[in-house]
Formats: sequence, C-alpha cells, structure tokens
Amino acid sequence: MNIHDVAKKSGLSVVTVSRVLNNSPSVRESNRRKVLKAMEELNYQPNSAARSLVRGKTGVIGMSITNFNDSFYDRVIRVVNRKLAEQGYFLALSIAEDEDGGTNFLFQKDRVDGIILLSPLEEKEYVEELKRKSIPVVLLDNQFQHEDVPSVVVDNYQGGYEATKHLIGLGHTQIAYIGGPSVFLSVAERKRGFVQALDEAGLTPYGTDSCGFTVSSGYEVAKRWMREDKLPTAFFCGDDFIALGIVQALREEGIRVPHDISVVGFDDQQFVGEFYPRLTTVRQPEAQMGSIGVDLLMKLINGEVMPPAVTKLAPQLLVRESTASVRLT
Amino acid sequence: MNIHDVAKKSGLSVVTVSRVLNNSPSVRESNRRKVLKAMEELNYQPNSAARSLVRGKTGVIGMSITNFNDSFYDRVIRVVNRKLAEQGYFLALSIAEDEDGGTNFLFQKDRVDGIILLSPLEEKEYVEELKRKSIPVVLLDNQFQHEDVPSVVVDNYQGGYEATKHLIGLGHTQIAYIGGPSVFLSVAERKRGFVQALDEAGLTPYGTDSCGFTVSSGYEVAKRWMREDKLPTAFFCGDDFIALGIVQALREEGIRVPHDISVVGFDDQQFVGEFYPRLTTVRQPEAQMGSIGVDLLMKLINGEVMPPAVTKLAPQLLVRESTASVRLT
DNA sequence: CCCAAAAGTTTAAACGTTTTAACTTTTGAG
DNA sequence: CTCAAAAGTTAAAACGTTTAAACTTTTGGG
Repeated sequence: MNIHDVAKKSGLSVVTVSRVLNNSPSVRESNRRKVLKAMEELNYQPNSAARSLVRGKTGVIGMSITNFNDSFYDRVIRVVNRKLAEQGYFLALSIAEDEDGGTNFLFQKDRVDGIILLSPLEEKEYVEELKRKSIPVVLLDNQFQHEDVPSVVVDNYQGGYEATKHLIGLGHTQIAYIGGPSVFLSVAERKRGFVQALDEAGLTPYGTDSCGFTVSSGYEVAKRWMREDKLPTAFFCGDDFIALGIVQALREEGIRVPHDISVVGFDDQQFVGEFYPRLTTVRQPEAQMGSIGVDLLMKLINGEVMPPAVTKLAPQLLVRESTASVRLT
Repeated sequence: MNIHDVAKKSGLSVVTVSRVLNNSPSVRESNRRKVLKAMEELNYQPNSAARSLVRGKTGVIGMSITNFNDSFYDRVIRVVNRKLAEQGYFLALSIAEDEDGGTNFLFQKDRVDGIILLSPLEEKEYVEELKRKSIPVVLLDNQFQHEDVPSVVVDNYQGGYEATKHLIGLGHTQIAYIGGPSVFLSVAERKRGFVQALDEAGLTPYGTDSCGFTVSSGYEVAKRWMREDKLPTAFFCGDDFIALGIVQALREEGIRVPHDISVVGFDDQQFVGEFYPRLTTVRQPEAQMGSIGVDLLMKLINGEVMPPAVTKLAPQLLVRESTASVRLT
C-alpha cells in the first residue's frame, strides 16, 4: 500500500509515480493514466507524514478560535475554510480554551504550514512563540499591533461613530454606551467613535457602562440603570447580546423598543434581524476579513514582501426596527 | 534542531534522548534532566511528521462538523475537546461543506488516529470510506445505524414524548408539530413521540408540518397556518429556531405566547432561556454524548472489544415561560 | 533512417524519528 | 572487591516519500 506497490502494479518506476503524484509535467499522458488507474485499484493514498517529512510542508493551515457559537466567528471561519480549499489547503480548527490547551497542537511547524489567530486572547505570548518557531502567522480581529505580523481588523471606531450618528440623526440627545469587557481594544474603539460623534453634534455622553458580552449581563446593567432612574433615550451596545439583554430588561418594565427607547447592537448575530425587535446593528465585514487574512498568509508562506502590517476594514450599519425617532415627552 | 543536536548538546546518545522523549523508564534521573535541559536550551520540538511516520500514530483526533453556530454542537465539541486533551490527544475540527471539501483532510489514516463524525450529512459514504481506510470512527447524533460503528444518539422519541405530555398536562388538546427537514431521522423520531403521547391521552395530532431549521421558515409556516385559519393552542417545534419564528409570526398578529398559544422548542439554544418569551424547550445531553463518544473512540483505537453499537441518551425537558395552561375560550 | 528532444529509468540520499539487537559501562549490594 | 543488574552505547534498519544526477529508451520531424 505504498508508492512502490503502485509502481509495481503500473509497471512504471517509483519516480514516475511520484511525478504523477506531484503533477510533474514530464510524464506521458498514457503513463499518467496507468499510474492513476493503479492507484485507484490499490486504493492508494500517499502517506502525508512521509510527504511532510521530506518536503517540510503539510498542506494544512491551523486556525485558533476561542468561541464559535457566534455569527461573527462563524462567518469568518467559513470564508477562510472555503478560500483555503480553493488554494489547495486544508483548514484545521482548534479551540483555545482558558488554560491554553488546544492550540498547542497547531503550534508545531511540522503540523501546519501557517496559522491564523482569530480574536486571540493570549495574543502576545502566542505571537512570540510562533515567531520563535518561525511559523507564518496572521492575526484577525486582534488587540495589539505587532511589528511584522500582518493583521486584519475592523474599524471599530467607525462602527461606533456611525451607530451613534444614526441615533443622533433620529433626534436622540441622551445616548448611552454599554460596552463589553474593557480588556478588549474594540470596546474602547467603539466608545471613541461614540464620543466623537456626540462631540461633533455638540453633545456629551449620557452615560457609559460595561459588562460581559452576554444577554444576562446586558440585562443586569439595564436593571441597575432603571433602579437608579437614569434611563437614556437610546442605548448603543457593545454587541447584540448586550442589546438583547437590555431590550429584555426594558420590556419587563413595560418600556417598549423602539417606541420609548432605541437600542443599537453590534455584530448582527444570527436571527437578531428576524426576531422582535429586529435589531439595528453594526455588521462586521467578515468575508473581507477572512479573505484578506488568507491572502496575507499565503504571501507570508510564499515569502513575498508584506504590505502594511494592519489592514483596517469598514463595518456597516444595518438599520432595522430597534431604533426610531426620539419620543418627545 | 533535531534529536542529534540534543544528543550532542547533552552528551548522551540519540537513543537515550528518544527514550526521554517517550518516557521510557530506563533512563537515570540525572540524565533525564540533562536531556530536558538541552532540549530547553535548543528550543527543540520533536518533528511530529517523522514521529508519525515511524510510529503510525499522530496523536490527533479529527472531528467533522457541518455547522457550529449552534449551541448543541458547541457544547458537544467543547466537551470532546476537553476530554481528548485529558487523554493526551489533540482535536482538529474540520468543516464539512456541501460539496464535500473540508473533511477530506481528516480522512487520511496518517493525519489522524481516529475520527468523530458529528451529525454527519453524507453519513453512509463517509463511513464506507473510513472503513475502507480502516480509520477508527465514532458517530455522534447520526441518522443511520451501521454495524460495527459505535454511535451515540439522543432519544428523540422521548424528547418528543415528554414535550407533548407537558403540553397535554397543561390542558392542551389542539397540539401541532412543526418538524425540521424530513431527511433527518430525529425529526421523525420526535414526531413519533409526539403522536404516542397524544395517543395515550386519547388525542390526535391537530396537525403537522415541516420546514427548515431556521427562524424564517418557522415564521413562514405560522403565517401560512394563520392564513388558513387553523391555529392550534400549542406548537411543538423541531428546534428552537423554528419556535422563535413561530413566536414572531404570532406576535405580529397580536397573538401572545404563552397567553394565547403555547410553544415548545428543542435544543436550548444560546439565550432562548434569557429572552422573551423564555422558551420551554428540550435540552439534549451534550456533555454525556461527547464524553461517551470519546470513550468509545479510545476503545476502538486501543482495539478493545465494543459495547453495543448504539448508545441512546435521554434528553431533558426544560419548562420555562413559553408554555401555559390552555386558555378557555 | 538519423538524431535531438522528451520521457523514463535506476540509484542514492535525505527528511527525523523509533526500535531492535548486541554490546559496554556504571552502580551498588554483599 | 566481585558481580549481576541497571543504564547506557553504537549501529543499523525502518517508516514512505521526494529529489537530484546520471543514464537509457522512446518518439517523431526531417
């Protein structure tokens, strides 16, 4: 069941078989067919370990993910998968759990030809380690900038800016920002955009807060604000889950969205656009991000010169039903 | 940067280094430390391709998934990942896209030591292929039964049965079942349970229908039923997405859940328990499924004798706020 | 029929490990 | 101090490919 068997079966030499395997041009069509036929009959599959060993390439790209029950990640990953397949690479996904764990298997030069880190957590360590092992790496949706490591990020500043402008355009003047955990750069960036938009309109933030990227923590924040009797007329949220939690908390007090209060989310999670109240949100350019990420990695692998280290992509505001003109009291 | 360098650096032989690498007992503690130190200093990582080649093992388990922006899959995968890590294996996830694609890279004996197929689509072909290549495989949440291929499934019949009994217990007599695509065995099984529960109560199905596992198609079904003026007092749905679509369609007509109509979902998707109307649903035993799946695969890999081919796990009804006593008209 | 180009062959080395076998050195109990 | 057991050594083969080099055969245009 190895290349020698195929050679014997087809009556040709091992070298010729190897050439067929590698699409080398100098092999007569008739012989190529003979080889292919022999492979078929023997059910032959070249041993990829042996192949990797001698060529120093595996044909697989690793991708580390932290969470995947999330539409943003889902979309990025699918694009990456498809695009990689087009280029003849396989994608191996690995879950990076808290303590570390999963990713380690990717972090071996002989296991993958390159790595894509999607929203990495322990980013700096990872990059350091990969550099030491000289494994090509590309960062997607990352926090920090690293010299020489190409990355693709979303312009979160712009996302925050546009979401807020939209609310201002609807006549809101009391607008609050409920961001996610402050570890994330994106949280700060969105806030920057928020503040800037208000500033340009001569307004000041009605208030800001932060919580986890979950429905329940958004819910808690809204409940707290209600207890303190300081509701704004519009909420701009760090993500859709927070937005949903806020909507839910408001609903429980009989406050309607968007009639009484407007809410904007971020990410366009699965079905937030289909379920009441259809959420106005900011959609990230996942397809572009994945596609550019793969392009960059391919260039890195092929030793090409690198374009500017950070590619920043514009998100898009999706206006739906959770935002409306401010209610005049 | 190979084992010879380590041997030279540590002043010991290659064989000894290899023994350290493989935790062979017959190496003096002092020398073991020397070797470890040399590895550390040289930043040595054993080449896994070479290793796999000679040992015929890779230490990685492949898992094929079709979709992962879904809490059911998410939970299964996380458990599998953790449990595999405990046993010293790595998990490589691969997305099985329509035409095929992704999974192929897993399907090579020299790339993985075993495979877990989660809710496989082209199940029969896959199993056939893997059998031909004699790659150990375990099926999770699969459709068909295969001799010799161990599998772990959920008792969908029971899920349907309990959900329906719950509704009957609330006084409902007009209960409809909106299942997912009829390709899935689970859809038929849940229906069987549904019918059985009704039967035992001396009732007949108010109606059944099927649609995709999406919010929008659940929405369409409900709209259609409303046009035909044949609403039941309770819906049991093939999954939470369908349930959400139905809730949404009803809401648009001013029909309240659960006040006017009760709705039960399936899967306990992310935050359907946190958002209005907190969905009564059936939770599948993902942790058990993942855990047992790994155990079975390990046994297969170690050539142990197999327990009965199909393990069937009980789901659990989670009663929340989308179901209530039938409204007496 | 000649002859150059194309296609193919054989041989050998290389990739980095593990594993076996036969042999040598070290260790420490008595 | 002896000697057997423990620990280590060297040498070689094996895993299944790719690749280079030198050589031979086939092909088809003139």
